[in-house]
Amino acid sequence: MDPLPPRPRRIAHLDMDAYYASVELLRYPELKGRPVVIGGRRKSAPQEGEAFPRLKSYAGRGVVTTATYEARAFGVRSGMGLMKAAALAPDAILLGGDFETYGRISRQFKAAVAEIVPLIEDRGIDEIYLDLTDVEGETRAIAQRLKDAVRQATGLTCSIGITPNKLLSKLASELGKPDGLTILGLEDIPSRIWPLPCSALNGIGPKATAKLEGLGIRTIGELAKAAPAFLLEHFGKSYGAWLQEAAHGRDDRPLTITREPKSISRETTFERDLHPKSDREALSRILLDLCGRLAKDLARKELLARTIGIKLRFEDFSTITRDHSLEVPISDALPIRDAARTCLKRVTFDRKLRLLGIRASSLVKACEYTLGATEPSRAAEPVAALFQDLDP
DNA sequence: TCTGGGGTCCTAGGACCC
DNA sequence: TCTGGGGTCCTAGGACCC
Repeated sequence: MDPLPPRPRRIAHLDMDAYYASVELLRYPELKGRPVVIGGRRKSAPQEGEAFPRLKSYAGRGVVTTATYEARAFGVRSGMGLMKAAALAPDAILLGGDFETYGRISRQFKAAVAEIVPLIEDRGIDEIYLDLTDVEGETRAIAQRLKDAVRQATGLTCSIGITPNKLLSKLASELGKPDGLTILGLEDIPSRIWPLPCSALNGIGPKATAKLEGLGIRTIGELAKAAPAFLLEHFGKSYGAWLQEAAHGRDDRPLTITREPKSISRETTFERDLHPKSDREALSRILLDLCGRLAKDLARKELLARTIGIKLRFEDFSTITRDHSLEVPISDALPIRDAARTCLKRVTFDRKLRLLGIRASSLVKACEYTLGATEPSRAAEPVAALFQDLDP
């Protein structure tokens, strides 16, 4: 007897609404209805009775992480420089991010969802994919239960899109924001998806958008009508074929339920650009600190790294990386620092720096690597040593 | 008014090995 | 004296996402 044909997939994308900003409104309900921007680092939480800082009083580097819908009405967007945002909405409230709290509430909403749907793909702090295919019940009713559970657990609203695949669900969740619920079938693609700009597709970023526009393609519908050979010619075999599939709403990627980390990194942008020579002590101290934090991250996750890399961003925003792979995987700050120094020697320092970063990759589980002897511990070296004796 | 920090995946060339 | 083909690892950069 033939097996039953597989049920059509029912995939949900659940996205918290203006997540960081909404968490702050839970904490400061008096800010509800006002333009609020989250950005920069939290120095200290505003105390009772104290006035909230305004965007216009901000000076320095940093970008908008999230903005309330009231702030978005002024044109403020995620990723925008804070100085630019201040020009658009000078009287908006500016709060630094409190990522510990955002992480805690994130775990709460995911736990509440997991009570209803076991198959979850984690897509970061404020969004998840869910497989509803084998969940009993009508689609809209399940979605409403999910929204109720999230609100019950956190006091926050979310938007849900439900379609036959991840690509369309991601798009659909965006259509009803905030507090939305959008259910689409393949038959809705021409009317609901094709009028949207290509950049609405997850995987088409600024570069591809500009290139498509240069070719006269602005909407997903126009992309769907483009000749396959034309897309292959301009975007290559792999991406060209994907563009074609995506425009027709075709996507058979499964959910990724568990994931092993591929890399761990730490980086920091300085308050002002630093000179590789005259500021070398500061640079050494910063890189040392990053090595220490990376070592702690590796230890906490019980991982070892076979490759250590550095990242440098210069004053003109050009960015370079240098990698160094080791015979024996490491996790301690000292060998990480040695590897970083090896990388630094391959860099020409002819401009000021605005960012330093350190990265661990080719990760192995500490428990699975017990063979080789670990490196004997050594005494720490002077702090300034890292950026010593390098090119000007 | 210049553009955070943490990630993933892809491409491409060269080394090296069989 | 013109030269294979495949596989894997390493490095560097870039696009994209949250």
